[in-house]
Amino acid sequence: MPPPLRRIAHLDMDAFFASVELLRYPQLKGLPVVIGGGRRKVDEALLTTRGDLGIRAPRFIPVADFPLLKEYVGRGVITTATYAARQFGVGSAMGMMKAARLCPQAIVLPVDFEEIRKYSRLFKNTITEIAPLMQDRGVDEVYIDFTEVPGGQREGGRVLARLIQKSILEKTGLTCSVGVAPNKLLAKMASEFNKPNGISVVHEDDLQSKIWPLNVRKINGIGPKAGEKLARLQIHTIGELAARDPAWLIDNFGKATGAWMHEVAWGRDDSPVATTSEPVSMSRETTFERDLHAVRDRAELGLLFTRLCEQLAADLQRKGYVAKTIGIKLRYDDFRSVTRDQTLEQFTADAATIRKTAGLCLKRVPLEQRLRLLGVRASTLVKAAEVLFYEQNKPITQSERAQSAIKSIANDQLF
DNA sequence: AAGCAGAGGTAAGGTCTC
DNA sequence: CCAAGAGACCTTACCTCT
Repeated sequence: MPPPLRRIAHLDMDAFFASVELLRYPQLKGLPVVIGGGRRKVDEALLTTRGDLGIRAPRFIPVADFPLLKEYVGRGVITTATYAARQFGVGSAMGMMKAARLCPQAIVLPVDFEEIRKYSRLFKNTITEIAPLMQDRGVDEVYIDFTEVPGGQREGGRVLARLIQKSILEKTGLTCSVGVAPNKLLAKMASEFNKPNGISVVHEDDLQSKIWPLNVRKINGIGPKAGEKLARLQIHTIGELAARDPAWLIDNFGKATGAWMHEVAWGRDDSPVATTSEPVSMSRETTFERDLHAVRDRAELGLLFTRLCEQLAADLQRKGYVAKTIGIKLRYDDFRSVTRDQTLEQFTADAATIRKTAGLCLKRVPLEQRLRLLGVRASTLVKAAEVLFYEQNKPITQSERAQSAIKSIANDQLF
């Protein structure tokens, strides 16, 4: 019997954040709704404005009331917008102020992370009961390995995709879109083909007809920058990318990226569906309500800085990790950003140690210009319980070997 | 003495994703 | 005049050691 064909699915929940809110507030169906950041402290004052809908939801303040508008939406951005809101040109990652101007009648709801996580767990559990090999890709997305699942090969995976869709709808009341293909790369593209509530099946042979006509930006990993550069080089479709000599791509985009671009343009991707993963870094960052100056707003900045470090320490401790490298990130009022890192002698999850190290990083950065964002990051993470094991088993670095040689020489002279 | 290659680490900046 | 937060990964530079 030949080995079964590799069948990988990508499943994407439809307008997840907005759909979860519509479960609670079905009377919002069809209305322009925007989910995203607002200033919590004024939420209460605005909650009654939608009494006509019988819900505790704020509404965009009339654009004319500029100060109130600014206080409420501040510097937040939109996470998700319903279809009705998108008609006004409002979309994900757009600043709230701009959205308010485009669609002042939109209803604003804050992201309810508790609720989002609850539905995220629910739909993922539903999937693993049917197909156990699943890879997380954020709150609303997963990859699923259909290859060895009973029925996973029928109609190229369509039958199993239908079963999963139906089960998720029954469990959560939410719809999703699924793409099934020979690998994750193509599955991800396929899941976009039939949104919302659709299924799309892609086979190896479909490369020319279904993939090559697409814009390179449809490739997961080619963002605005790479897309623009490719356009400058007269490459717009994936087919045009596939036609280029890999050596030429490497010359233009570097060894790793160039080779990768060639592979993905030919629909090749053998990365596995990874059911587990270890975090690489953890961070906390915040954009201030107004730009702050390191000297003039020193006290306020120091307080914020300390709080970020405390939150980061708490995150590490709660998740059971310790970090060896501490770093900061800051963004100036003109949106340029800089980072500084420092590696410690010992692993830590201690707020005071993080604060002190991050403070040293901050000293190495120009602070004449006003700041709009400050962040603290912990990397080189190890499970707290495995620090001893890590210390004993990590290969001795060359510099440490040299250090110990120096010490032994010193000892020789001493004794 | 000086120079080079290769490995591995650290740091800084940038891109991309949801 | 507007542009979040969190995390993964890549590139480049620079350093040390062999």
